[in-house]
This record gives sequence, C-alpha cells and structure tokens, in this order.
Amino acid sequence: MPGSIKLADVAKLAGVSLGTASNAFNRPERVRQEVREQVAAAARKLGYLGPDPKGRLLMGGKAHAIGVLPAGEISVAHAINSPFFRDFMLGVSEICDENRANLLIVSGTKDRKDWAIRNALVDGFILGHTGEVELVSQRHQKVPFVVMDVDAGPDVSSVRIDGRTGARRAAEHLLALGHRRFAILAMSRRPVSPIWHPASDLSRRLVGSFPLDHEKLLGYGDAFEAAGISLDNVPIVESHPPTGWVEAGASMLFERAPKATAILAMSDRHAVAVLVEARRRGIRVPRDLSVVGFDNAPDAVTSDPPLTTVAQPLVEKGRIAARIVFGGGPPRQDILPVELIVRSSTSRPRRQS
Amino acid sequence: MPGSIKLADVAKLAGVSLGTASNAFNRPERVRQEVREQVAAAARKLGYLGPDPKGRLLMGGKAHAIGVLPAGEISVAHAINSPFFRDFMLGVSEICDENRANLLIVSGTKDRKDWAIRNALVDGFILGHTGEVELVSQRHQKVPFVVMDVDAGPDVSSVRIDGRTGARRAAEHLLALGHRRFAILAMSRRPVSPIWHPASDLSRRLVGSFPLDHEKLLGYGDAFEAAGISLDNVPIVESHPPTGWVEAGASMLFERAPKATAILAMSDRHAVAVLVEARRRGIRVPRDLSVVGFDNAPDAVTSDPPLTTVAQPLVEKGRIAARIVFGGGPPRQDILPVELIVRSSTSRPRRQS
DNA sequence: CTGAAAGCGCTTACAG
DNA sequence: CTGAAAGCGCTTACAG
Repeated sequence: MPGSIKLADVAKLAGVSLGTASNAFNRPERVRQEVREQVAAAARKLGYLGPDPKGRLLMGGKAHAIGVLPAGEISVAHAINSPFFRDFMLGVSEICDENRANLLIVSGTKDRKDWAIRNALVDGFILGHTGEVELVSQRHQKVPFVVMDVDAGPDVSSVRIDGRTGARRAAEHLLALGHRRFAILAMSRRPVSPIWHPASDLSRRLVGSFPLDHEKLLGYGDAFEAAGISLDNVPIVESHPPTGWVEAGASMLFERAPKATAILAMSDRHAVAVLVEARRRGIRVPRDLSVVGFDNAPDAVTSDPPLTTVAQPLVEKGRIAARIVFGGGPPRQDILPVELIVRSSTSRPRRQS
Repeated sequence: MPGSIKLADVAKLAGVSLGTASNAFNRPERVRQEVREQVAAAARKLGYLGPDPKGRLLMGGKAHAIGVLPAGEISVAHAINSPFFRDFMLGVSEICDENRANLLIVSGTKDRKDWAIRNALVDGFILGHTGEVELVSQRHQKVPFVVMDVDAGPDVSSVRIDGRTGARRAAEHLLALGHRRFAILAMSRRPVSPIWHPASDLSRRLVGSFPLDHEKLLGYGDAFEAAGISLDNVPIVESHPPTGWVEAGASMLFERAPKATAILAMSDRHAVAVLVEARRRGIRVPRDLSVVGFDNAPDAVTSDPPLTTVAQPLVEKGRIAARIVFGGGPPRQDILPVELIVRSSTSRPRRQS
C-alpha cells in the first residue's frame, strides 16, 4: 500500500531525524541544501508526496477552506439554486480565489449547522445567524468569522444592509403611485407552510423570521404611518423561499387578501412567486396589481415583467464578508446602502371601486 | 481559554480512563449508563462539547464533506456563476444533503487543484479531468471518487454523456433545415485568448479542449460527412467559457467566418455569446443566422431567442456522480443520453447569394 | 544545522 | 464493562 508511507519512513531512508525531514518540507531554509536533497530523493524513491494534512492539522495547521452557512433552514441544493445566494457567493468566492482557499457550503437544519460549526475543517466562517456566534467561539480551534445581515454587537464582525430604509422606500414608491390597499409577503426562514397574519391583529409578530425581516416590516410601517395607514391593517403572509413553499404563500395572499392593489415582497424570490401566481389567476402586473421585490437579485431583471425592487450590493457584500474572514482584523460592523430600482412591476392603481 | 479542554480533562474529572471517556462519546453502548452520565456531567461542567474532529480525523475519521473539482481552469466564482455547473451542483448537493455531508468547491488552476486533491479534508471527490485520478489515488487517506465527462478506463468510475451523438444530432438538424455553410465555436478549458482554426487545415486539433469536446467535433463531422461536407472545410474558433473570453471568441467567429449561415456551439454559454454578438452586429437570429447550443443549461430557455440545443440531464448527472462517491461500490461507467431540443434559434437559411 | 523528545487530541485493539 | 498502552502523522521547542 503505497499510500501508507509516512514522513518517518522518508527520514529513515534519508538517514536523518524526523524533525529534520519535517523541516526539509516546511522550513527548507533551516536545512542544509545537501540534506534537503537527500530527503527529497528519499521521498521520491518512496513515492512520498509531502506531509499528510491530517497530521499537520493537529499542530495548528490550516484547512485552506472557509465555511459558509446560508441563513435559515435551507438545503445546499436550495442555496445554490437561489439567485440571491449565488450573487453573494460570487463575491465570497472571488476573495477565496485570491486567498487560494476552497469554499465549504454548510446548509440544512440548525442542528446540522451547529454540528458543522464545531466540527467543520475550515479556517473561518461566514455565518447566517446570531445563534451561531456562540458555537463558533466554543470551537477547539478558534477561527475568525463574520455574521451576515444581523447586528451581533460591537465584539462581533457583521455585514448587513439598511433593511428598514429599503423597505420604507419600497412602500413610499407604491404610496406615491397612489396605492392604499397593501399586502405583505414576508420572509420565513423555516420550512413551514405559509402563515396567515390577518389585518387588525394588534400584536402581530413574524414567527419564522430573522431580524432583517422584522426591520423590513418596520420600514414598511414607517412609510404607511407617514401616509396615515396603520401597519396593523395590512395583511401579511409569511412564507419560506424555496420552490413550493413560496408559491403556496403567494397563493394564500391572493386568496385571503384579494383587495390589495399592491404587494410588498421581502425578497425578489417572493415577488417572482407573486408574479407567477398572478399570471396563473389572470391578474395582470402592473395593470391590476403592483409588486415590489427586495434584493435586486439576478432574477429581478429576467422576470416578466422585470421587478421594481430594492437593490442591495450582493456581490460586494460577499467580498466584504470574505475579506473580514481572511483578514482577521478587529471586529467591525458594516452597513451597506440600499437603493430603490423602478422597473415594470409597479404602476398607478386602477380606478378603485 | 475554554477551548483548550480536551477529552483527557473530562476523563480525569469524571474519574475514568481516557479510553472510557472516548467510548462514552463514540460508542455509548459499551459504557455503563452510570459512567456515561458521569462523563457527560464532567463534560458539561468543563464546557466540553465533544471530541475534536482534528484528533479523530487522524484515526481514520470522516471529514463529512466531499470535494468537487469543476472541469478546466476556472475560478470558484466562475463555476458558481455558470448555469451548467449550477444545475450539475444541484444534483450533487441533493445527494450531499441526503448524506448529511457538506460540499467543498475546489477550483482554479491545475496546480491548485492538485494540491487540493492531495490535501483537502474530504471523504471523496468528483473530478473533472483524467489527470486527477492518479493524484487522488496517491492520497494518504484513500477516498472514493468519480470522474466526469471522460472515460478513465474500467477501473475508474465515470459519468459522461454521449457527446458524439449529441453533436451529430445538432449538425443533422441544421443540415435538414438546408444549411451548408457552418462554423464551430468550440470549447477551450483554459483561460487563453480565442484560437482561430481556419478551414482546410487538414490536421486541426483543438488545443485547450477535453476529450468530450473532441467527441463533439467528431459528431459534427459524422453529420457533415453524411451530407458530403468535410469537417476540414468548416472554420473553428476555440474559446474559454467565462465572460470576456467567450465573447471574444464569438466576435472572432463573426470576423473570420462571415459567410456561415449556421453556428454550432459546444455549450449554451458559447451559443449565448454568439446571440449577444449577433445582436450587437445587427444580425438577426434565426433569420440571418442559426445557432445551436449544447447542454440545455438554464440559460438556454431564458436566452433571446430561446436556444435550439442538445440537452443532457445535468441535475441527474450530479445525482449519479454524488451517489457513486457516497455509495462506494465497484467501478462503473455511466453514459447518459442526450436529446436535441428545437427552440427558436434555428431556421432555414436565407436564400443564399 | 541537526537530533531526541514531547506532544497535538483522539481512537482502538488488547488485557483484565 | 473498564484501564493502560500504543499509535494515528506530524510539528515544535529545546539542546547540542
């Protein structure tokens, strides 16, 4: 079995000690050229290709990879399939390439991620949830990390966006067009059936959402309030982005909130589901219904009609996050700007009855 | 430093030997419940969260991840951004999810991949090139693997497609429509400027291509021959898929082979580049020019016009490959079927002058 | 510049 | 069921 040659064998054949053999590979400048060549020759003869990373890892070596944990309970498959995630990963992977590191995608339910945070063989993490912060600090081997889209305090690096302002802009845009009857398709991070939050329920809380989603709700509320509308009177459906769940959410919205002339969707994925469901029902967008998305993910441009949405710098966000992980400087909290982009999914409401 | 607690500390506090403590975590059935609880209590008190995977790995433990090496010299960023790769990864990641494993994406130049094959902390590999096979068998820790899109002999598992037949179908389709003047936009796997292979050069070989690409060339040739056309008379441009390179390739094709009424592209990515370049030049597809792609990646449907292309089961291919890695059975060679899909990028040629 | 030794954190036969 | 010992493959002070 040629794979079982170890550094000790090479050392023996070369007639040097184990330590010297190790140095020949890792700190060649500490070894006389002559000896270095003996070791190299022995290694060649034995078919030894260099120190096994498993042994090296134990002494504090690098794994040459960073782990990414997409927010919420989604599978690797769903993550990769999400235009949002893909754009973000584009930025992350650019920086990985620069650092000659590989990319480990960890996804699934909370317990699986928790397991991975403690056990994954990586040099750092991009996290998607505050709860994961504690776990990563409990690791045997400390590694740098950054949390996405949530403030985790001054001691933890985070990169997020101004979701509240973005959401407010979206709602203001619809209000300016003359809309007064709204419905919200909110984000749920968990794989559960869509949840109906009827209007006028004074203490409504999204149940499967993350802080960013709450911020967006507040942002919608800010705009409504300025127009004399109470957020409490706006019906909300909360739904999970992957295919199936989100379409069900869009469908529920049409069933239970048929009077809305405009829908505020917390992601472009949600908005596209509304578009699809509207077409299925013969409702024309934007003539019969206006829809505003969030993120400006690639599908916002390719949808039919192209989405009015709130853009965030997804690729740049990935770059910044990855740089924090590789750079390892002091904790920093970045907040990235958002911007309303008007396309063709919004217009003035039709004359109301 | 709370992270430096090790199993030995837990064992001491619990008043048991190291071996018993290890068993309490890994083979609880071998430990009396009472002792098991002592160990658990000690661990809790010390804030010990389970054996460090680094130590465990050395004794043959699993990394709980598989590595994927996209074919050719592309960055992680480009890989993720490729609709082809994404569909493939969708299948791979589905099976990863089933096996509760994570996904390590290794990309870049050959030497970086070689390094990763020998050193990456994974339990198996999906490879993109025959040359990588030898490296993975040289690993200290043997792991199962599969090679994509190339026959690596009966001892190595591989998953590929019938590229020759697929390419023949593409060319036959154009011939049946009446086309006689062709040009080929071929695949290069390396980041080099487009390469011009003029017609009538008898011994043309693609220089940056993989076996599958040669197969496709042969397939085109099969169809041409049956129609009395020599492949040698068909101009070829070879170009690398990522943005920039491929557009340059398409542009070169228009410059140097302006008389072609139909273009055979070796991937949908290449075909889309032709569509874009055609529009830029005011050439209407399919009226002035027919284009056939390959793969039926997601962008084949969303392009304008939608592409006539040769479909391969990309997602299923990913599933099959991943199952081979996780399943670890005897070597097998799968060849997946292809199928011509006619959309709107092909039509009869205009009356030729 | 080189060697002998200790140790990284854990698991696994082997005795008992 | 439990313990003492050897070892996984390597690196790193520490002497010389």
